[in-house]
Amino acid sequence: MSNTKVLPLLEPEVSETVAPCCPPLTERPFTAEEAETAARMFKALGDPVRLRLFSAVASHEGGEACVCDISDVGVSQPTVSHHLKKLKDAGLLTSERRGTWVYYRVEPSVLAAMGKLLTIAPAAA
Amino acid sequence: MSNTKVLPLLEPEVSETVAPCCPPLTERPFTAEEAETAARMFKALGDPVRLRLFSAVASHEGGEACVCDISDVGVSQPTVSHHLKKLKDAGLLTSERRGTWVYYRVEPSVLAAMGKLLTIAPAAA
DNA sequence: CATCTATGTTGACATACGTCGAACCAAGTC
DNA sequence: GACTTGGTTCGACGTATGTCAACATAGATG
Repeated sequence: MSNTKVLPLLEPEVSETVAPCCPPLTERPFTAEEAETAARMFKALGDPVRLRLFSAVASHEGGEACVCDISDVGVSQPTVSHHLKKLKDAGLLTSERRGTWVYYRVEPSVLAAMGKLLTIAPAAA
Repeated sequence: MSNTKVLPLLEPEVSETVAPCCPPLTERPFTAEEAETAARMFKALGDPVRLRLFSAVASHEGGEACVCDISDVGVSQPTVSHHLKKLKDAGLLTSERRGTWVYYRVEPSVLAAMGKLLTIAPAAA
């Protein structure tokens, strides 16, 4: 623990947690398992503060943002940290410490997956 | 309160509650107000049971389903009714009684609105 | 090493939420 | 009218959630 850098973490552990989820909501009734998976993602975005944090990160230049850049959402700093952790646990964000600051970035595959869920009619029957 | 019928309620109060919401999450940081609105919808889908019910209705023939057709999700009937009410309050479903049965149908504009929220890059800058 | 700044973690608290059984309402049937 | 079936509402219960203040940790800096 002297010179080991914390950097990359290139393992795709996060992406495989969330990317392959479920068919569009309109295609067929969700199974219990699919519903559990998908609900976890929706739930993570089901809080105004988390939604603002997520949007702040997602819209930030380079697709990533330092906590210090986005923590102005009207709640205390511990609360911000708490919500960022939840978003991370849900697989929506990843974090990385670079020097003094911690940067969060969105997991793009998740947005795509959730977007597909809400597709009206993906394949004309 | 003697002969006033409860029937139609044709006012488009529901649709205007949810349809025009917010820009894509990736476009700019959400305001507090936008976050409130959008979070309400995500929250409604943030429960496995509700997600199954919603999916069941959305995927049902004709875009609508009787409660009796979709209430097999592992919880009691009052709980099903409770969740359907929540989905309705969130503007995701509408209900209508036809004779003995009550039919729920999805509000299509909502799916579209939420789908847009999750768009990665709607307009190439 | 002392110390300062930036984040995360813990513990406590009030509130919201999901769930059920019981009671209730609405239509249809006898 | 009484009984049956479908659905909602009510009241209660346990658990999860959002929030904060206080404390802990990680780097940077002198």
